Amino acid sequence: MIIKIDMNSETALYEQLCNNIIWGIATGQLKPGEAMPTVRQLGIDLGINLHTVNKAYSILKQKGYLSAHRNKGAVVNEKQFYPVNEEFLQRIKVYLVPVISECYTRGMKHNEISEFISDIINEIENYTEEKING
Amino acid sequence: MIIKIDMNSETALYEQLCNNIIWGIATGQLKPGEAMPTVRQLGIDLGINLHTVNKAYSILKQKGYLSAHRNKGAVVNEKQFYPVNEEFLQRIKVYLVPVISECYTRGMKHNEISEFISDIINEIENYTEEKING
DNA sequence: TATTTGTTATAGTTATTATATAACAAACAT
DNA sequence: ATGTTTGTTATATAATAACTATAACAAATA
Repeated sequence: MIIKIDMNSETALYEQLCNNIIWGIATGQLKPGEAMPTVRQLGIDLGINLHTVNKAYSILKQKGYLSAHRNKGAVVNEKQFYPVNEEFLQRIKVYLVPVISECYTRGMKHNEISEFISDIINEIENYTEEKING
Repeated sequence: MIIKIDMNSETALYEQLCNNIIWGIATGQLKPGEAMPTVRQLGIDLGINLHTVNKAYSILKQKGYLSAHRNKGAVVNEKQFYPVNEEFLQRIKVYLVPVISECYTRGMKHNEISEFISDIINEIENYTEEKING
């Protein structure tokens, strides 16, 4: 899977990395059991420090997406990772409410917002390498 | 409208403020033409610096939610604020994709994600002071 | 004229992010 | 056994962002 980092983004590098990898897992580009690049190699490939990569891996480990093995590297865990509990729903609500509020104030109707979300979910569900590469 | 700030949140204070005010506008707690507290007064009320409040107001001004008048204070603008264009959709997609990806990896199905979003939209649409206060 | 308002300017502090070296400990190959 | 590769931990440093603290300015109003 090709990971790209935007050095000019206002999103922190380690957070971009987390987001990219979770996206990769969601779309199936990264499969359970698959080995991730080493923190050193990915650091070199992206032109960033190994600690920045390590921070991302640590967070993903904590979230249950990755496991780390000495002398072996990080590996994508088996699904499912962590359950959908109240704590999780509360956490994502903090992120969703401001975005949805803004959609609403701009005049988007209920179904328009729902459709936009559905488009993103479909993008995840129907993702294939072929589709992207032509 | 009662604005609350969580000093322990990892979300920046000025960002919490923006989110709270946009939520207030979306739910109708803050109505077009309504005067906002002065940057100094809100700073005192929340126990934060006036510049932090001013930063939030500036962003909301730039987003079209507020207008500022000398010696009068900030006022909530008339709806609608800014249109839903490609730039806006692209911007919110950056925020939505990681959250939805995470929902998906945790095993939430398409309709479960949609329903959770719908719940939030309904919360906005059906908001009344009475409902919250009892 | 004095007050209130957003606004700008300047400075300082704290926290976060990212980098740079170095070293450690487990797993593995030879 | 030895050396290499891996994640991991420990420091230190630099750069940026967030927040605070004072002060002053300019427009609007009483």
